[in-house]
Amino acid sequence: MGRPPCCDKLGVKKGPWTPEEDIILVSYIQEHGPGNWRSVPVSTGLMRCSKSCRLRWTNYLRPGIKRGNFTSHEEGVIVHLQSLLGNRWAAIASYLPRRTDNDIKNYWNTHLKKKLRKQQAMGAIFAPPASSPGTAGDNFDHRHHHDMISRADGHGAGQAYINMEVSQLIAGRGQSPFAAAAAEACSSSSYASSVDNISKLLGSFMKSSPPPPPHNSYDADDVKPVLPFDSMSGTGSAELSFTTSVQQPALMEAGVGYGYDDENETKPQQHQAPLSSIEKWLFDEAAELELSDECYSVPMLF
DNA sequence: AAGAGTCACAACCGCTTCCGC
DNA sequence: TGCGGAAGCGGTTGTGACTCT
Repeated sequence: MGRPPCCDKLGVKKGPWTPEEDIILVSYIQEHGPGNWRSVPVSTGLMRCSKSCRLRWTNYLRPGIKRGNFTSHEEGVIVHLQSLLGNRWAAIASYLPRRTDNDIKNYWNTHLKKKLRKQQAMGAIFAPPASSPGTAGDNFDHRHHHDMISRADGHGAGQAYINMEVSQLIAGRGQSPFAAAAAEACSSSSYASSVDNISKLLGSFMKSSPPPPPHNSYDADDVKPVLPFDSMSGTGSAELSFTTSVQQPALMEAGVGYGYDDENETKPQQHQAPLSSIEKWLFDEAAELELSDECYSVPMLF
């Protein structure tokens, strides 16, 4: 289709955001919600393009973002999902609700790629299961692979393949990536980092705002609460977590039962399959984390 | 102490997808 | 059904911080 870039107008500011700009953006979003990005620069007077505003919000200012210090379990989830889904960072981020796709992408490019190469050279500790085609590297056309799976009907070979992969991923001890992410979400210190970002900016303004109802968390249209994780495992720990509407579990789009479905949220689907060594390792890690982390309700800023 | 090299991550660019008309 | 605008997404770049020599 092709269209001119939205940011090539004169007078559109680029580069790092200033605290003042952040305050303006956060204030606007608190009042109007994060939809309709095009109106943001117009309404706020920010000399930024709508896209830049959206990115700043989703990658940095949005509440609930966990920054830095990826745990070994998060690494494991990323590695595994990358081997399944390829570089579909938004999809991968849907399994780590507190991480942004940009963050995961950066972490992959700067840390995990190297780490994997090293590990593979040392004896393939991180090597994907035998059933997983390709490696976690860049040589395999993961998107094509995933698309093929997505388009397969519910009884096709692709479906069978990905069911197996995902069931392996979620099967161990009733754990799931969501549960693991929830355990991560229970770390109050990790949450504080992004709360700090905003609360620093808004100071007493934020403190004076009463907490809104859950569905209004930070985007009434764009956000829905993630189910309590016990809907899948019966052992949920997080009271509430949030993800954007685009952050549907990626494998569900492939027709994969991820323990529940949208229409009938509380129907657990059991996909039991033997764990490969890597999954076992992943969930051993997760279990330790979940048991040790203290859970809390996600503070709601908006 | 200073310059070069490397790393980490925020932000940008441009293509794709979605959706309303 | 096709078009065009808006949002989403992934790849890439820019730059400040850090480390090494």
